Amino acid sequence: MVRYQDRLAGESAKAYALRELTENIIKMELKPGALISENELSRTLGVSRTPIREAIQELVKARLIEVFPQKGSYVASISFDAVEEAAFLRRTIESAIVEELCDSITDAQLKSLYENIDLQEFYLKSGTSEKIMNLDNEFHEMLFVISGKEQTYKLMHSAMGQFDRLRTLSLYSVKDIKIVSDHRAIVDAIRDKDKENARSLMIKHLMRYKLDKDEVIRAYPDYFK
Amino acid sequence: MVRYQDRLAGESAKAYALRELTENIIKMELKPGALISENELSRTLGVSRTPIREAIQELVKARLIEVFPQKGSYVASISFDAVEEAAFLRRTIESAIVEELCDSITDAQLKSLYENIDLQEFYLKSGTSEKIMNLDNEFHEMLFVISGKEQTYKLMHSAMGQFDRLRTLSLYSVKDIKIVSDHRAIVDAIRDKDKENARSLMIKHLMRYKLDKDEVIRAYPDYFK
DNA sequence: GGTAATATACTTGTATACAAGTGAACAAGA
DNA sequence: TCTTGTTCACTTGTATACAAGTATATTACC
Repeated sequence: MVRYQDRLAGESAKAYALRELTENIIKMELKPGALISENELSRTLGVSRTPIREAIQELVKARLIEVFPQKGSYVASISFDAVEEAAFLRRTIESAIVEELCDSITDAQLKSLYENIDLQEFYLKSGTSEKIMNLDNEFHEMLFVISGKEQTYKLMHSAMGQFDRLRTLSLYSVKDIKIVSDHRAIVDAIRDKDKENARSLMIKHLMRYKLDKDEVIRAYPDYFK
Repeated sequence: MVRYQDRLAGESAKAYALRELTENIIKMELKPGALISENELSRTLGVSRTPIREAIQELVKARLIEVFPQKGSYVASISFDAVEEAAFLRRTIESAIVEELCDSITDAQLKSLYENIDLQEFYLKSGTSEKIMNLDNEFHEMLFVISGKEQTYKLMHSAMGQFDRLRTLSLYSVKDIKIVSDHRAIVDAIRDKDKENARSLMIKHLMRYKLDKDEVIRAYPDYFK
């Protein structure tokens, strides 16, 4: 069910609208084809249309919303092309990053990566899948931050909405245990300064979405176009 | 001098404002540190503040404008980090694209690339540097379109503003003749399905900005931060 | 003259009003 | 019954009004 949370302290109206919209689209509470009415959302969230429109325009660029002037704005279908392009973008950039890290990484940075992975393994036994997902996101972001590519991360992240929806729909298909062992193997390769291995392990890791995709397409064909 | 053109037929107010702002920032008519007054721009362009603000928000994401709430919006300095990240992003993606094209390119696509290069060589003798620049942009965009990565192009292109400013400031440093011969060598490598060569030629091609950068930093240190 | 309080003239953020286009419901007429 | 025309309730795009914060200049006071 579509559920809107309260506005955070100090949060701008635009940031609030963007957070709520993104959350509900990513979690598939707002399904492809659903109408996004600026007026209705304005009433629901208690902010004016202006910040709502600003948030919508961000999500248009992420290809999560489509705007038809004078007709309406709708949650976008999951696009085959968009998913494949996002996958290409991600594996291209992240494989280049781990290759670069083989040269530049410090012991302290390696340690922080291993600490994250240890936590992943901890929650593998006792925690929820959501905990793992958060640590997964954090792990990949760390690779960008460590290599001084925060802007690149932001740019790439803005295109990952399609991915996130796939992940929501296939929560139980790709086993968390595989994700975590992938991560450890990647960091091991970086530690050993084995560029070729680091690259290919990252690419293999980021190709696992294909299983999810195939399963989700079968289960929810109507969400795609 | 800052110069604003007329609004095109059928162009939305937002698109108009974005076009004019981008043009003047890229061409260094609006210099780093210059105040962007929403009210003044609103009067100048003859549109209201709303579309102006929407355009500004796009340029904030491109790191060409910085907004300080309740203080003002200013043209951003050319950031060392931003330039290096943009360079990394571009050579990483485009080298992956030419590698992929070695497998997938058709004869018709090869022909269209060579036609573009022939035009470049034609204007090398008789035309202006601006003609070459337009064909240069077109050439790189063609590589994305041919490989079915238009969204990726849009995303990457939005981060290339820093680059464009460097190119404006160093119009005469990197010789057009090198650019054009680079392009031909790259397409030759694609034609020969020589992935390693295509990759390294593209990387070398996209590393030429470093000469410009060093020169521009010396000539206009105040534009950087 | 030096200092502190106070206008005032900006800035962006948000709310609201108006313009213009779309499509569905519905009524009138053949 | 089918078609056509009209109304009406929506939509987004744009313009404008208001709120709130900031920095500067000015004024009053010591």
